[in-house]
Amino acid sequence: MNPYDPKTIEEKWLAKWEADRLFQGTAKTLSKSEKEKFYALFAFAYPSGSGLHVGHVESKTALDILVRFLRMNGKDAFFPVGWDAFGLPAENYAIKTGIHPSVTTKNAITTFRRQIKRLGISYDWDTETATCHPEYYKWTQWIFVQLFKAGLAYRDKGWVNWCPQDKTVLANEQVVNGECERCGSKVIQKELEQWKIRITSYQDELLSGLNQVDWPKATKTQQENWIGKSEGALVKFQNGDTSVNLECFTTRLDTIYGVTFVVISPEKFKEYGLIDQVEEKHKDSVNTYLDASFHKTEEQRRVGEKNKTGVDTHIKLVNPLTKEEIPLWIADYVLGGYGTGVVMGVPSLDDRDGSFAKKFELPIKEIETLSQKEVDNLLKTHSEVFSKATTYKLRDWLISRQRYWGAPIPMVFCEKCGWQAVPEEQLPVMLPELEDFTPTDDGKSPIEKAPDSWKYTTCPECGGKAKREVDTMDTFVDSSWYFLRYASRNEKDQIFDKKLTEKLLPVDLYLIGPEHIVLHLLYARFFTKFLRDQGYLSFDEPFMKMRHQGMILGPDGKKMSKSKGNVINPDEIVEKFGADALRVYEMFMGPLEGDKAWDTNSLVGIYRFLRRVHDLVLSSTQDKSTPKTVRKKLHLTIQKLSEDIPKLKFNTSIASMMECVNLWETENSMSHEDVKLFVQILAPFAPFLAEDLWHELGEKNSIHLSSWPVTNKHILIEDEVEIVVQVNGKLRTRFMIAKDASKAEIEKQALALFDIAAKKVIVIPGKLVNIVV
RNA sequence: GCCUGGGUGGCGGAACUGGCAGACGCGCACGACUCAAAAUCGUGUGAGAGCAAUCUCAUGAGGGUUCGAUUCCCUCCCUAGGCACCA
Repeated sequence: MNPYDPKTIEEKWLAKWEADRLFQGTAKTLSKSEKEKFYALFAFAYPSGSGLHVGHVESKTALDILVRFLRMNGKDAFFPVGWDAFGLPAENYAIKTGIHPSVTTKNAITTFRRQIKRLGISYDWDTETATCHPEYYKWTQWIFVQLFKAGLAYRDKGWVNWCPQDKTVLANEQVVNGECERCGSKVIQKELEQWKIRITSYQDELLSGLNQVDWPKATKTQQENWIGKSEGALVKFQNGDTSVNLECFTTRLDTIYGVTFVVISPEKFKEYGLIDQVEEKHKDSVNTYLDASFHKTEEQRRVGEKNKTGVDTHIKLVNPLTKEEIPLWIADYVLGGYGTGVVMGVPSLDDRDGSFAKKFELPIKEIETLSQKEVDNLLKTHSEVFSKATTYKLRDWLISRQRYWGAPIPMVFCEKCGWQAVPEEQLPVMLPELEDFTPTDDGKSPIEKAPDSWKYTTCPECGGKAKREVDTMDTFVDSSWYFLRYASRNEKDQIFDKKLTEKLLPVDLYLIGPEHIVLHLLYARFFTKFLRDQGYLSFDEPFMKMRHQGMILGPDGKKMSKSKGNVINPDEIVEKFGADALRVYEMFMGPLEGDKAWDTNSLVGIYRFLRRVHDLVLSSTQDKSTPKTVRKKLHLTIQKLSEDIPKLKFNTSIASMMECVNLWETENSMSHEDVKLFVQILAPFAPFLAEDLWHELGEKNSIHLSSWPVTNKHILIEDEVEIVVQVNGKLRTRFMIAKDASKAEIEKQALALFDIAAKKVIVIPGKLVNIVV
């Protein structure tokens, strides 16, 4: 008997599967198949230069196990793969070394592809896509053009987050604690005109659609909070001669009697041109304050949370209900972008208003809040000043990036006709070749340095000279629709093969890390709904079911990082213990969704388990038979796996296989046919070893094309069951009794074991008796 | 501060719908093999008491519901992640 040698076994089968094109080209067969489909999607990966991480192994393996199991159960699995290949790291590397991002990206993808194949992940490589390929970004651009035509992509001038280090604009969500998400520099504010996508036009559906999907509760809650729907009322405040007319948004109309001042955000004050209403003698102080707040960084605004600033405009407004005169202040604790940017100050009931009033010695009025009934009445009787209103925290999506390594925004600017979309037949707008990738110092994209032959073109409207947009798109745009393209990867003249899309989508299971859940999911859902409304899709939600994998931490329990020196390299593990051991170990570490620390000792335990299986199978002989206990255990294990795998409970699946092997080893006997059944249930977890043993057992076709074993329920039926006996809820003893014994019989037998007077006896047939004394 | 998870042996973790807490693995201890070590195999392993059968305690803390609670309810503590002046 050969000793277990994973390297030899795995490399042998890897080559064979590759040659046989096992599970490749599935889109074609799926289009004709009558079988039930299952679209398993793994989160788009960024092909980083450092190669595959053991964390990737976990989530890819988890999906692979499920997919292999489903295939064995007669389903058609669609299991595609692709790369989120545009992005900053490759570009920053290019700035440093001068090596073109396309070169480093291509190399990184080659490494990833080799590593993933080596793990035995059964992706359909025919679907492989990369966002940096013109065949892909042609359609990213095409979607942008559709958005533009539908009025959902627009230019907007406004304050944006600016990273002085990366020299680029950051979306709100890329600013973490006032610092750039990537480089950690302090973010400052800068005014630029850029492209935005009107994601807010779908805000209600983005909220209500969450009811249709099976997602973790926490994820749904985060989406909901991000959209931030809030229902309340608008209140009109005017000054004496009605030259100033402001609306406040409030969710607490019941506090209207407590209003002692009104506060407006600096942005809105400027926007409304209210400086004209300020008396000459106060103009200086107001302008000084406005100036200061426009130059505040995010960081400074944050510090202001505790120490509020503001300035009195000396404009007097009137409470529309009480007719009391109240002052209008400007303060940057009021956000310009939320609600109306104007807030009524109720210092007695709102902490923020309270601290503001205290600081500036504004009056504080103690009041009783109104009842819901009184509020409803106010809305009716004073409809000229009060009206119901709903606001959202969600903002439109700023997608312009002053960067090279991204999809060019397919727009041109003509002096005469303004912004025009590049005609669809001219797509893609190819990325120009550059040698210098640094952004210009005034914040323009490096593409500004492209030759004039690229930069200038003709206006599609008037035929005159037009300049191309030099900004590229946020990479979130690329990744918002990749899952829609996989099945149609080879379509040249249309974004989707409509029939195939109908057949394969939506995604049945999306496995994605918890870090990108808010934005990526929001954007992907928005794109889906938009393309549906354009007539390209017929479903509302792209991801019917979603689960998250946890993080694999270093042996020290901390996040793996090069600087901490706690990184485990999957290549080394595969070399030493084999891909099967790595796969099974990572699945055994604990529940998929939790964070888990790496422990090489435990991995060795798994290696031992696989070797025991290997040795047991190879030492089994045709003449052996399966003892009753072993046969029962085997079928219990088949049953357990059949239930656990669809629930992604792989740790308990593996534990039950180990129990089965333990018993099998003790009895040291199993029939040839039963050995095959065991090898089959191991196949999704350890595909290489199982394939090898399957052939050793005389089979000719791949085990991965075989049918999942059926639990023999007959074997599991017991004649007798064990009854647990408790006294006052504490375990005392147990006994066996016929399976169909009546309640009375069970009670009688239980009471016979004790010489006590029972007050009450609880009998759960087939399970237990609890005697209360 | 708010939202959402989580807290079970030395460690990772099991426990269906309220019904035997600690499956499985690691580690550890002892034993076998070995000149020896490694590897491998076997036995044991929550804490405490007892020669023993067995008993007591134990699922972050405290309380409640129940014949019975790791599981349900209330209060609190710790921890991870997210949001954070959102009116």
